Amino acid sequence: MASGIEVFTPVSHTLFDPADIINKNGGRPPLTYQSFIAIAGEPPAPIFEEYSELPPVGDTGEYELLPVPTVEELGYGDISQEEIPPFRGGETEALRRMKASLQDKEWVAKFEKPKGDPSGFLKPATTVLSPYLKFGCLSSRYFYHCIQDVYRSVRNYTKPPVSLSGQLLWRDFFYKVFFGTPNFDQIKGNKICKQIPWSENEELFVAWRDGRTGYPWIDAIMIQFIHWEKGRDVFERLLIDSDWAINNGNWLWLSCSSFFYQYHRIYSPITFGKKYDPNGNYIRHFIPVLKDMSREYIYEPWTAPLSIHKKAKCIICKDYPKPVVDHDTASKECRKRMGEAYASNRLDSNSSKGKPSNLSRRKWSHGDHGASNSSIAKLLRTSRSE
DNA sequence: TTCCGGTTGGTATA
DNA sequence: TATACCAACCGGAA
Repeated sequence: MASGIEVFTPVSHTLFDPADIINKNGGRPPLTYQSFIAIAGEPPAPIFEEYSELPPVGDTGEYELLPVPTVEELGYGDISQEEIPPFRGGETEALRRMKASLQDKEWVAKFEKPKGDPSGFLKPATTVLSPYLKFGCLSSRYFYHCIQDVYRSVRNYTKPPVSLSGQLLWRDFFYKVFFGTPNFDQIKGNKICKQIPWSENEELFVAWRDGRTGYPWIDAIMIQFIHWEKGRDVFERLLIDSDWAINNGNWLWLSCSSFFYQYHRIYSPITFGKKYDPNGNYIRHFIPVLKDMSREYIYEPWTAPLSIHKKAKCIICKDYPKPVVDHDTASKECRKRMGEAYASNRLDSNSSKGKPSNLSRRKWSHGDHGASNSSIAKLLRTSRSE
């Protein structure tokens, strides 16, 4: 590859062809990871082609080709003023990072997603290759098959969905569901999304968006129960690896609107982080005003006596906010409303099931087979801008 | 209609 | 570190 430009086939953005998977599933997207895996089988091998110059763009059908958008058009101002993230772009850098990640075969073989430490920021518990996948610098098929090479060279290795290859399959899963689901990024008109009357408190939303909730762990990572479409928009703007299908998929998941429904399992903004990072290093790093708070109170500084605040040079309400909501009250309220919404969704589902028409909530009517025009437009827009 | 299994909870207990 | 329990969800298979 020394002389030519190395180019992967465009379809390598995902492991499988979305339309193919949906056809094999009777025109509907698979709604569980397990059913997706059962239909999908083994991903095809990547295809390598060498070009001396960039190949022409193929037939885009009725969609017109647009020039690459400028930084300003993407909604960013003067980027010279912004901090440059530690990610160099491009395929060469992507391949270098991938090879570095896969070099530690034992780490690859033992990778098990939920067990990784989510508070690891100096030494992340993942490959951090997602920005390269998102921007099309790294072929998911090539990555997948390189992982398989590692598996073949070791005795034992973890399996999907928790393994490293399983992560690539999750990524594909969300692409397939999005491709076959009109209005995937909305509550309204989205057949797989629970209709839940989310709180639209603007003050709470802004406090969360700006990291001012008063819960140090939350403010350091920004997770909260709020109208998921708004949280999704914030992440779309802030995440360097923001991927349309995965961002929406994960917000649907964590808001118990789709894919995952055990809404009684509610994260604690205090204990969840403590489990991985009892000293609060993650908080101390990203919220410097709390860096000298004692270990005992770092996750709930508002409970500390004034003497502790003074000693840490961080007075609650003055230097750092007190919690915007009482977690116990807010989570109980959330759970209650979720329960009501679920009951109401069940009612709707049952009443339409009785009718002989094709209006049943979970049946895809004939016109919905495959992706809607707007879904395809979004796919094109996504892949073009990425 | 029933049953099973589900990447990522919290708490109490051994 | 591992397990039972909490209360009970859903999609999909049988």
